[in-house]
Amino acid sequence: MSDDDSLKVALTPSMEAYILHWGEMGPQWGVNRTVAQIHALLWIWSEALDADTIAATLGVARSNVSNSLRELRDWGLVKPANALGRRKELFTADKDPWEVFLQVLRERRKREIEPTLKALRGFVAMAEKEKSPEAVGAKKRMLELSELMEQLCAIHDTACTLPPTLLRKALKGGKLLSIFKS
Amino acid sequence: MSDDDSLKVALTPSMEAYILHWGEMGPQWGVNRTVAQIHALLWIWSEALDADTIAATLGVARSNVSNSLRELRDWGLVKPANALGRRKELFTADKDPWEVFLQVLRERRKREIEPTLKALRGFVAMAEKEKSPEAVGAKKRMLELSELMEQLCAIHDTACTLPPTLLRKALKGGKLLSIFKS
DNA sequence: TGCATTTTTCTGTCGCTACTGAAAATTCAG
DNA sequence: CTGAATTTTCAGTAGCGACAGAAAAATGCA
Repeated sequence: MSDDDSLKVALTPSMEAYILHWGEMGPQWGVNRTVAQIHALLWIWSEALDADTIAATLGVARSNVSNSLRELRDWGLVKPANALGRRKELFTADKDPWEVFLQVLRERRKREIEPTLKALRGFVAMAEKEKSPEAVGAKKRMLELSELMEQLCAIHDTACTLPPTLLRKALKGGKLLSIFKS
Repeated sequence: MSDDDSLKVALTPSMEAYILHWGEMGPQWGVNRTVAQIHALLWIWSEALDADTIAATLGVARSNVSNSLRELRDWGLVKPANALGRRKELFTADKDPWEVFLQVLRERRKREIEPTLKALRGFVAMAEKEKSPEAVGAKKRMLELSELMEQLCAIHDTACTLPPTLLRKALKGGKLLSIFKS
């Protein structure tokens, strides 16, 4: 708290509350508190910020910010904003909630769903040679699970390929919902 | 490994591989390794199992199983199977991948989305009184985010109310995908 | 090239959570 | 009601990940 206050950005109460809340949600979604807080800050703040400012504002170590920013870049959630004439590097986050959401989906798919699907297919192949009744049931279930995942991937593909505007309209208008009812 | 082997259930290699893999995925989805492994075991094994058997099979402490089973019941993923004449209590997991998937969605919505949405509305209300340009932009974004969450909830409502068979058919047939393209 | 500024990497510490084993509570047969 | 079987709670431990601070590397201006 006795960091260099001169660098701090002036958060309004609602911003601070938002950042704190997001920081607590982070761990439940597979990123740690600091990473989530930094993303929250960059998302809510209109202009790009440099690492020292982020560190001062959130009251965490500079090195922590450095590592967390790298992770956020790996997630594709934060990008460097080239600093015109400025020495320090600046960072921003995409402000569109839908883009953020889709980006998280994309990454989680790549990191978790795809590898699991691949592994699952391997397990099914292993199970081919197992002849006990238990093994047969297990194989069947694993196959069903991999089919579920494939279907989810197909939906995801469509959602991602589509122009964002179209997607948003489709969901907002409730068109999507009506398909189920027919 | 030198637990009471006599209680162990005979896992095939593919089952063991599946359980181990699931145990590693768990933490990324907000449950710990043991919880995930137990669910994997009960899901893949056709018959209901008692806590001691689970402990012996997975090689973890009995108390650990007890706590993990409670968590799984809280998630609605495991239910007690009344033991006819048996003294020990037995447990099973729903075998249908779609049901499991939807149940996880339901719980995560209840635990994370709903509270966040509520909080978000509070932050927007706070931001009403903040007049700086920064605050105005932030408020707008928080509002957009809450709208996104509301739309996701609406989709989820539809998917959950619907008869599971219908839902599965709709997704499998690719009907859902076509709506986007029009 | 040399120097100042900025970023990244590295090392050690702290705190938290998962987990174990033991003790307490509950359940149920006789 | 009594005691064995079973489950749950509790307290202590161990391991892991987040984080701070220092050291090293990289960047870019003179």
